[in-house]
Parts: sequence; C-alpha cells; structure tokens
Amino acid sequence: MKDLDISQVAKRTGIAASKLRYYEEKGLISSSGRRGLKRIFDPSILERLALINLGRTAGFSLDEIAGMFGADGKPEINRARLVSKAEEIDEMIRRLQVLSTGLRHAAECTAPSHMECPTFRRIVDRAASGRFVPERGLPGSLSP
Amino acid sequence: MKDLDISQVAKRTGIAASKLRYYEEKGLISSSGRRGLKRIFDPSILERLALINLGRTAGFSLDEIAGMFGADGKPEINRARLVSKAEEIDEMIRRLQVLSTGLRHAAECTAPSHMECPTFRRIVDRAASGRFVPERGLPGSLSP
DNA sequence: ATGCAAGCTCAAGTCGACTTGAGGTCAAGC
DNA sequence: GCTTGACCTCAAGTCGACTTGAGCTTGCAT
Repeated sequence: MKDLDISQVAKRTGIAASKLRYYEEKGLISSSGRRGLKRIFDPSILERLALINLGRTAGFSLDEIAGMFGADGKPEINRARLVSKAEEIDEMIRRLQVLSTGLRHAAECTAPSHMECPTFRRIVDRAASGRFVPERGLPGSLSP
Repeated sequence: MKDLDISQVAKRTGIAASKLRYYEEKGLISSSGRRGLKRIFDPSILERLALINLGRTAGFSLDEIAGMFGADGKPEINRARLVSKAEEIDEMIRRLQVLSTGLRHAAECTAPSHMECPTFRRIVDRAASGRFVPERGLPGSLSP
C-alpha cells in the first residue's frame, strides 16, 4: 500500500495541503478515496501535479489546465486542443527567447539608458511586431 | 508634434486606457506631460509597453517589471538583476519546451490515457525532476 | 482506551491586476 | 460661445487563485 496522505503529497511536491484541496474542488485532481475523513492519494498524483505546475508556469489558468488534461473519455477532442496549446506555447517560447536576449544585451550594453541603445530597440521592436497582444487568456490580454 | 494621447496609445497597443492609467499609477510608465487635464505620451511609450507586455507574458509581476526597467539612475545594480532575470527566463523556456513536447506527444500517442503512455510519463518525469517548485514569484510557487 | 496532531468543511479574507461607475473638467469642432 | 465627448479622479467592485480561521472529527501512537 503505497498510497499517500495529503501531507505526504504536500511534502513531496511542495504544494500546500490547502492548495491540494482547492485543486480537488476545482476538479484538477482527485483523491483515490478516503481513510475515514482523510483523503488518500495514488502516487500517480505526483505526475499529475508536476504537469499542473508546468501548465501554471506556462501561464495557463486552472480552468484551461482542467480542460487540457481533465475528463478523459473524449480523447479526440483533446488531441486537437493539445496541438493548439503546444503551438501557443511555442509562440510563447519565441517571445521569451527575445526577452532573454534583450535582457542579456541590456546587461552588457553601455548605452546610458537601455532604450537609447539601438540594438536593444531593435530587439524590442522585433518582440513588439507580430502579434502585439498576447494570445487569449494570458496575462496582459486585450481589454473586453 | 508626434505626441500621443491616451486613446492613441490604447489603440496602437491594444491596452485599455484604464490599464495605462493604472500602469502609470504603479510607476511602470509615465506620461510626458498634460494638455489641460489630459495625459500626453511620448511615442517611446510604445516600446516600453511592448517590453512590459513581454515581461507579463513571461510571468513577472508588475512590481518585478518596475524593478527591472524602472528608475534609471543605478544601472549597475540593474545589470546583475537583468542577468539573473534572463536566467530565470531561460529556465522557464526549458520547462516550456518540455511541456510543448509533452503535449504534442500526447496528441499523437495512442495509449488509452496519456498517463499510461510510457513516453509521456518519461517526459513528465523529466519535467518534474530538477527543481519541482518553480522559482520565486512565479505562479504555483511554494507556500509560505 | 484515549489523547491529540493531523484532517476535514465551510465561510471569509487576501492579494495582484485590473475594470467599472459616478461625478467633474475641459479642448475642440461647430 | 456653447456643446459634447473624450479624459480625468477616486472609490468600489470583480476575478482568479489561494490562505486562514473557527469549530468539528478521527486515525493511530503510546
């Protein structure tokens, strides 16, 4: 019996117990049962939580993540969504690479202020071109 | 006179006027003056906003962004910070690449459920290893 | 057997990031 | 010179994502 109680999961993932309960309530995870009142979790929860963390880091909302990995049963529907999520992430990676480059340049650039450095401005322009407004649901998105 | 009023800036960046005022209040941007009551902006605001959007997409808080690009005057302090921000972003890029790969694989994998696919599990494991808990300030970070 | 740390539920609180609304001001076109 | 609509301010509201607290229950170490 390798089942985990909530504090074990918390300890092994660094996720607060309250957060785990919240995630369960939201349908992102589920406990495999109860021992009395207490939730017990299958060890596979650890991978699921890793995935959730990954998704959060990527800027997805809990609802989006739930839609991504949740509710198995209609895998076909999911597959198309998964690919489009992957594409969104790729786009984001591109933007982040620009940002990283920009920051590194700014760090070693000798121009008095970053915005006065032509290289930096070129980088920023590159970043600003294409879709200026981030895709749906991400921080900084368009106003209604 | 190429100055922009707030609605011009809003139109050209896709950022709501209320958000621009909020950013100004927070010290992320500043208007170059007023015409009567009305703010006027230098065109360079567009680049600054591009940068801010980029930072937001990367998951930085407004305060972090303010600390990153704001308050020129002590460039040296900034340079070290900038490099470490760049490193954080690189780490994030790595995680996102894993996520993208994972999603794409999941989309074409024939296993009945993603978690049952050994390839997918390997990918997730790779993602989960290293630092499980995202670095400071990012969504999903450690509880206090 | 029993005491208590660890869980539980449910309501309320917090925090960041904005938006909305009410009521006021003013630059500009007619 | 007078609308009028774009802006303004300031307070309050909203939303997502959690945390905290009060009061209750219980598995399990002694």
